[in-house]
Amino acid sequence: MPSVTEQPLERGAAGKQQALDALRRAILTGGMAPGQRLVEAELAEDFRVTRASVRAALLDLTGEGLVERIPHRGARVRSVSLAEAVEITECRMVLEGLCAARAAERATDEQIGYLRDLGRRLRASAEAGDPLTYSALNQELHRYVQALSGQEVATGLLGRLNAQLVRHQFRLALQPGRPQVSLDQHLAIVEAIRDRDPQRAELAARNHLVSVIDALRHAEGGGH
Amino acid sequence: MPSVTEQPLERGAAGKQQALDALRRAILTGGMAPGQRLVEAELAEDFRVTRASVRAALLDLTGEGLVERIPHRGARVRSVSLAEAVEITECRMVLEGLCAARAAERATDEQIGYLRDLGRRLRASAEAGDPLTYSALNQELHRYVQALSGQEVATGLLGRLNAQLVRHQFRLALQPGRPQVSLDQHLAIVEAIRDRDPQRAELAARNHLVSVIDALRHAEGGGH
DNA sequence: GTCACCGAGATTGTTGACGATTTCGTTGGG
DNA sequence: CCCAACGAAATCGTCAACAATCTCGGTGAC
Repeated sequence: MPSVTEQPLERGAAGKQQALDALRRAILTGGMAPGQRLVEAELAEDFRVTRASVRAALLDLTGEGLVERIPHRGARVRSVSLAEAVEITECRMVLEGLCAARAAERATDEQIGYLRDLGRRLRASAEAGDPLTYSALNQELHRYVQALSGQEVATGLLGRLNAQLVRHQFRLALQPGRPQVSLDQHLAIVEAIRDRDPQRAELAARNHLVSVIDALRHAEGGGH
Repeated sequence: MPSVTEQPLERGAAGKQQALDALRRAILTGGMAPGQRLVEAELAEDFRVTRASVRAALLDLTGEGLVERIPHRGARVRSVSLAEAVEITECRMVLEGLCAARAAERATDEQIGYLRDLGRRLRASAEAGDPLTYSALNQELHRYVQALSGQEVATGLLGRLNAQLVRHQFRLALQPGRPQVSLDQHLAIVEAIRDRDPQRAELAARNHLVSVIDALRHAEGGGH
């Protein structure tokens, strides 16, 4: 028997937004594994939206690089290989280097104050052995540096690139001892910006991401 | 009276592809000015395709950053401000730097041979005062370095970024004396890769793009 | 004279149905 | 027993009509 609490399907633009949010969240939080097929009709029923809404959402997500579509064969969650993750991180390396350098040139005293505060909290969470807080602060630091840089184009590119790395970054955050390794690198970025030294800031950011690439390779290339 | 040579409208997938190609070419070659409105019904009639095909093409081009769409108000050719053009070129600077460095590490002797040949032809066209050929070779050089780098992610990003700069690059190519200025910079990139010196290659690429940023600013910020 | 309001026309957005393509199990021949 | 050809089911892609929304000119009140 059909349930009496049938959700009426959300239609139109609202439906598309709902489908987009739900899908993006599902992919980013790992609720949908890479490679998983995304059948329009199924998703439409799950989310209580029309197939057109799902379709539009899939189109958008394809543009963001989260979903892969093959004509007449459907969409699937894009899976990024280790090699591609490395390439993406290499791009991040130079783009975040650019942002760090510009941030060092533009940051106000107040902004630097907040940055240093972030650094202190980062150290605290590392010493407390709290990888969850560390990971959150880590992300906030990266985003804050980007905001300070005023480089909207670079920030946009970095947002897209990072979204494609969720699965790999997840694995990385779990790696024991990782906070201890990256803490100094993060603090070096903060200090270089505090000293308003663009060159050193760029180098510090790049060094950090070189280390991330190393960790990526060891986490998946070597181990299991 | 209606013409007897009515084109039947191209339907289906072929129609979308046709609309996409026509639109992209029109935007990239300047046939459609930045800010120009793109009315779906009009384009559909012009290209002899269905409105759905045009619509799908506009969606794609929006993803590529060539077209700007406002809900219920239509699409227009995206116009990039000088400030944004500078930011884009700053991103190009670091990404092409990355590609140049990697190219220096990976290029085979044969590939370096072709690269040096490109350099020679570049010099010839500069000395001959042939800005059209120079511009074409210039683009080929940049693309070839990207190909040599093996960095597909960076190459993809650069493709998108470059597409958004067409209008500005067009103005730049017209600037008299520009080939003479950039020739040495291009040759420096070639030589660094020839010597398999990644650091110098990266620096040379970045120097070149710093000069492009300068030229951008002077061509549009100063002039008039 | 100016401003808020209204409505016709223009344009985009959505829909349900239909068409096209691929996939995969089945069947018949070798 | 294996393989190619076939066909049905699943799924995506497209269409033309319809609905929603915006723009812009005119109209009337103040």
